[in-house]
Amino acid sequence: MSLPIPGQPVRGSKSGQPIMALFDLLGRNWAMGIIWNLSKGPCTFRALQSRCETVSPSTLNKRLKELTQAFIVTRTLQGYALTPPGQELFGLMEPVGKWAKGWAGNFKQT
Amino acid sequence: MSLPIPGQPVRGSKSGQPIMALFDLLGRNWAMGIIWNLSKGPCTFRALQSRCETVSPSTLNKRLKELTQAFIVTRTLQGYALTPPGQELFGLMEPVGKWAKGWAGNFKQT
DNA sequence: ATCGTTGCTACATAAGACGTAGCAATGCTA
DNA sequence: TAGCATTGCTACGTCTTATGTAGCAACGAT
Repeated sequence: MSLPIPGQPVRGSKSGQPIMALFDLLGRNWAMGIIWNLSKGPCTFRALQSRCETVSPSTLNKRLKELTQAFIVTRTLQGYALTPPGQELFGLMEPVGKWAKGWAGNFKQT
Repeated sequence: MSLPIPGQPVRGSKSGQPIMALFDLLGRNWAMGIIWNLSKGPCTFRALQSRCETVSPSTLNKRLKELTQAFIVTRTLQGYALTPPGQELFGLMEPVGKWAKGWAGNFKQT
């Protein structure tokens, strides 16, 4: 599937509600992990690949192209980086990271 | 792939950092859309299916089982519903919905 | 000129999602 | 109590997507 565009049919919404288009985009394998890792600072393709531990270059490349087209990632002299809106989005995801730590407690075994 | 458990290796983190386990879970097809739609109120399987427009029953069932095991969704007399932590998580996703509306502006043509 | 690094692409295999069909269980309704 | 509708799935074939490994062209430093 190609880039989900708000206002056009996407997975989850025939009318392309923005939130659904975003979920389509961010719901793809590795999309959120890439944003999370890029928030640590701009870096090269290979460096990003190793930050993401297990991502394959083909998937990484695909996601980077999508996120770039979606104005969330850009390329700078330092390599790939979040755009200002991308950083804003990351800011919204940070509280989710905190929530996740509490959530993890549910899985603790005895 | 099975349920991602924080503290165990998941897609994106060999050490199973909570945020990565969560991204693994929420990054699966329809996971976030299901949470979003359930936040409108508890509902039956079929009703949820039609709220989600295009989801197939097999995928829906799979995601519901995962989200249930992850303490995010539960079954009540009214049907499937968010657990309290699930509602909390949705609360964190709401601002993302607002951001998405602004983000959608980037795609407007002419 | 060779060596290492970077940013990919190619390709085969494996995993996952989709769509349609349909079935067992439950609850009406007549 | 026989029919009918609704609900919550499961099965299955097909198609799409991700993974993993290999490797190549471009560039810079030695």
